[in-house]
Amino acid sequence: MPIDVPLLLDQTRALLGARLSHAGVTVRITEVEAYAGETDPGSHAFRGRTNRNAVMFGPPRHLYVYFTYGMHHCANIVLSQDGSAAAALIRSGEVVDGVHLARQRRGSAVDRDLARGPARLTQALGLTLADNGVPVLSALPKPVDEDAVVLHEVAPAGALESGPRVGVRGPGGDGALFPWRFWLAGDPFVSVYRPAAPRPRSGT
DNA sequence: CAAACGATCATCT
DNA sequence: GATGATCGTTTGG
Repeated sequence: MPIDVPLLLDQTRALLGARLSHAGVTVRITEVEAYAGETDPGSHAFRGRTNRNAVMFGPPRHLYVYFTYGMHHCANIVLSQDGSAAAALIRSGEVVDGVHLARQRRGSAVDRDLARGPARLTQALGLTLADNGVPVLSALPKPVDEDAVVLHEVAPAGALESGPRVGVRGPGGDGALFPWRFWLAGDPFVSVYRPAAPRPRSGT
C-alpha cells in the first residue's frame, strides 16, 4: 500500500503554528520537514525497517526520536496511515512557555536560538531517546502528566513557504523532487538553510 | 561575515 | 569501518 503523499504533506503543514509541550517547555512550531517512509530516499525508513526506525512503522501520533553526530537528538511525529513509516521532522520553533527551563537546557544560547534547529528544539524540550515511541497526546481539558508529550494544533496563521530539505544528500535532497521543508513565511524562528555538504574525501 | 571543522557514538554495512 | 535529517567554535577575509 503506497503512501498517500498529498495527505502526508497536508499533515506536515498542519503542524506549523502548533504548540508542542514536554517537561515544562512549550514551543510554537515554525519549521517542519516531511519524510515519506520507504518510498523516500531521504527517509531513515528508505532501506526498510530496522531497530532504530521501528517507531516510524508503528501507529501515527507517536514520537520518533533518534540520536546523531554523537551528541544530538532529533524528534519526528509519525504521521499518515499505520505502517507507512511517514513522519515529520520538527525542525524549529519558538519557546512560548517554560523559557527559564529551556535556557537552562540550552546553555549560553540567545533566546532566538533556543529551539531554532531540530537538535536545539529537541534539547529545549528535554526530549531524548527515552522518549522514542511515546504517544503524542492532544491537548485535553484536564491537565496531563507533566512528562507527557502534548501537541496542540491551532489554525495556521499567515503564509507558508517551502523548499528543499536540509542536510539530505542524493536525490532526496533535490528541492525540485522533494520540496518538503515547510516554514512560516517571514518568521524569525526558522533555521538557516545549509545545503547538504558533499562527503569529504579520504585520500589524496 | 562566511566558511571550515571537530565533537562523539548509535546504527548500519 | 563509515556515516550522519547537527551545532558551536574557530579561522580567515
